[in-house]
Amino acid sequence: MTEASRPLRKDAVRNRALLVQAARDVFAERGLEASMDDVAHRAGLGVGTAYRHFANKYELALAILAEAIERVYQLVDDAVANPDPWAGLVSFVEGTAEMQSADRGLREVLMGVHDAEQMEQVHDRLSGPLRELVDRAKAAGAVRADVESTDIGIVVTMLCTVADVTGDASSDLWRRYLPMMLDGLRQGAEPSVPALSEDMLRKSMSTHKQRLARLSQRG
Amino acid sequence: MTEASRPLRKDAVRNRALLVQAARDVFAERGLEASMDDVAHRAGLGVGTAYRHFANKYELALAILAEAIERVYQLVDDAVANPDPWAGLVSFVEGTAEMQSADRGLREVLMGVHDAEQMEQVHDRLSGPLRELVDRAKAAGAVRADVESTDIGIVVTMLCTVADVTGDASSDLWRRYLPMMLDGLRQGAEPSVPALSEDMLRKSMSTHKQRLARLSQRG
Amino acid sequence: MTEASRPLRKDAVRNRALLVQAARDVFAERGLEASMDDVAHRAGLGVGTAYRHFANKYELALAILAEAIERVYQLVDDAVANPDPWAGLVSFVEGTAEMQSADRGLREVLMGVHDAEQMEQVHDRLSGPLRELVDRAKAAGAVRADVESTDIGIVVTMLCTVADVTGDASSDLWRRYLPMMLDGLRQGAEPSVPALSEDMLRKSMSTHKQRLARLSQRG
Amino acid sequence: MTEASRPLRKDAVRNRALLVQAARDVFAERGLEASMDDVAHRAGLGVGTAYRHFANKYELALAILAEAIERVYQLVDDAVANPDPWAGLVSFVEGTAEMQSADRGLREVLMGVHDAEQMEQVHDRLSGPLRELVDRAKAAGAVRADVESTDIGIVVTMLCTVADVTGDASSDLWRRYLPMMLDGLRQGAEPSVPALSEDMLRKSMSTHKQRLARLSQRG
DNA sequence: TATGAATGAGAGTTCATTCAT
DNA sequence: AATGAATGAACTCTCATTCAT
Repeated sequence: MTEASRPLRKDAVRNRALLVQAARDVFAERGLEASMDDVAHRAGLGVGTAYRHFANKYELALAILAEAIERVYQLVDDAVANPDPWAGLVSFVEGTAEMQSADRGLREVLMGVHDAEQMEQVHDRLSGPLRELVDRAKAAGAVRADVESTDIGIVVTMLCTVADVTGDASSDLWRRYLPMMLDGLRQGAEPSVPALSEDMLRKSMSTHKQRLARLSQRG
Repeated sequence: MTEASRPLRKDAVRNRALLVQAARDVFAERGLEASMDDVAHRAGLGVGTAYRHFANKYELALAILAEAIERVYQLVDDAVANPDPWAGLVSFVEGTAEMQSADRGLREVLMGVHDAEQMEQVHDRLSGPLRELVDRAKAAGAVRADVESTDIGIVVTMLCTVADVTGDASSDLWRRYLPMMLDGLRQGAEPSVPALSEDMLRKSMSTHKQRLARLSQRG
Repeated sequence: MTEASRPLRKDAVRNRALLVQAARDVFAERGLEASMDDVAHRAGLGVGTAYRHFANKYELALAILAEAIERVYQLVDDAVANPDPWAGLVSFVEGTAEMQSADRGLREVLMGVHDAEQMEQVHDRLSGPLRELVDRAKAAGAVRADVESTDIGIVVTMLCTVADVTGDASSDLWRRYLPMMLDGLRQGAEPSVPALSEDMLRKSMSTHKQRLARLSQRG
Repeated sequence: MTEASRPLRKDAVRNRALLVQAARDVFAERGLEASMDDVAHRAGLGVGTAYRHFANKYELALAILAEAIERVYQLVDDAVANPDPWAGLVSFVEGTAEMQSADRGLREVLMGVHDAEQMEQVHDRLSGPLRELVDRAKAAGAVRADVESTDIGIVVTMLCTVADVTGDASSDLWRRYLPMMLDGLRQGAEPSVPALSEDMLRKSMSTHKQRLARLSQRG
């Protein structure tokens, strides 16, 4: 009560962590269609407890997302801090792809169901560093002139898809395509289609609002 | 009665086609979570009729898959028939990516839910032509020596993912990455990870059997 | 399909009636807090069937209300048709009180949970006849000059309350207070508080929109 | 420890009072469906504390009832003390109606959920004074000969119902009907139905035992 | 003793699938 | 054979009540 926003009791903290971990596991295995009951029981808790910590299933997904996002922020900051822009770019792509490749739930959260507001926050937080990174890489001649900062996220997504195809077998296969993608950014043939504008990226986010709404209502 | 396995009556054939078409439309719009009722009514029929033709929702999805597969077979045959192996390869990648980019339901069917048996059939049908195509392209110096036939399908999948990210906005964005991928196959830096072996591909299929079972029960 | 708005199948019609009857019984016994499951099973049907016929619990309540309203319309028309306005008024009050006294669910629907729109319809349909009835009764000297048409509904409600107090015992006790109320309209002491204006009545309806919304969402 | 049944510690007394007050407020606003959490937090306490003082939600409702009953006892005693029995009767009716009109929760407790035992106590406590009051009023010619003491409570209830109909709008409308009811007791047309016997009143109480049980379990 | 986290039964609602018409 | 009504399991979410801190 003295602390701002009430420091949860010790066991409550533990249970919240258990829930997030359980959600990560269950969602990773079966995707977001897994039920709250499943998540709660995997955590060894009752459903009610899950709902005490997260207003609904979507909020739980967001909590996972939030953790992932923190890691992504860290990666982009590290990348920008790298004096070699190309090395920075590579480390960002590789790092984020690595994160998602192992976690189907995270991929679903990141790709399918976006909290438009939070997504814009993420976008705003990432777009600056990414643009800087790409611009510096262009200036250094490490990246083609027509590459845009929005390409980076899409390249990562494409890499992560590989994990969806192969399931748990060959969970590292995406690395096979990493050099291919990086090379594409560096010196590949000129693309005939323009990159996704940031404006369009924003628009596409709102496309997902419907799915979001649906998820928030019912399963 | 005179016929061995009595061909479906004319209107039954028509209804089956109506259902598949409706399913394609509805699934393309809203994904596989659309209900059987919706599909049936889009076809102007009752649910019962849908179940007369397809044992369950999954079977209906497979029927769509079957049509798509037919088109893929056509594409691979055309590609093989092309005297220029590289041109053939390009046309195959482009053609299959085009097919899926516009159809969310098809992507979901292809990626998320595999009928292991049918999948193996498809694999067996495609692997020969694809291997021939890739080998000839290698021989012609159009493709790097370490490219495998299994890479082709994965490249297509990666391209299709772009459509998932952008939703309806920029439905053609995947084309931006087409040259990048093609270039990766042709001359990109050497990949440090070996391609997915056909054996592994087979194994990864069975990974999806669980999802399959779940879909067949509920949702 | 030829008929406008599809004539329900014979058994569907029967089940709908069973549901309405069951709802009337269950709501009469335990009020609107009874569950849909209870209603459905009382009707010998599954919950799903209840939801096929009524979008939600509130719609089911409205169906009961609709029947009751029809009877009320009949009563008011009969009352207006009576050449003796006082006799008409008495028959209306007595008739409507009789209807509700036996049915707790109906009382709850009528009093607690109003579909604002339908309620206004009812109001609009009743206010004319009631005003005419009251005016003619005043002209005939059968009713005090300060009685308003809105008083009638309230008098009925007050009578019905008696049933709430006594429960199933003495279900006719309300009749004891009927002459008292009628006499109050006819010659009682002058009231010091003005009647509810129709405007206010309308406003008070909207007060119930919240309860309505709540019922429609969750129990 | 020296005391026989150790009086509650001072803050325990204070908390109990806070809870009752909060319950009165919350129930008055939203009715008995308000949650224990809401009540506890309105009181600035945790739910657990609420359950330390009251075994369940119903007991809390009874505590409110108890307070109200105290006020009713006061009113009836004042009424009896009034040398003018009619004036006493009027003050009792008006006073009790006033109490309930403003408090939806109290109405619900009084009407919907009766603790049969406590109710009988109340009945036993009130019936004597009321009977005396009515008898003296009859003797003074202020009340019709066929009025019974049980009529008084019912008249009050009928008046309170008006508040249910109008919601927060016109919270004083019941006063419009007060003279009408009083006049009915004094000189209205002879009722054709006999009053509720005290015996029957007792019986009707038990009708509510079921509802009571339900509340004590859930909702 | 006070707190509020945990629990789990139960309510409303949906939808794949079955079956009577 | 076609229809759409019926079914019931599953899902999300709430809240009275219990219990560990």
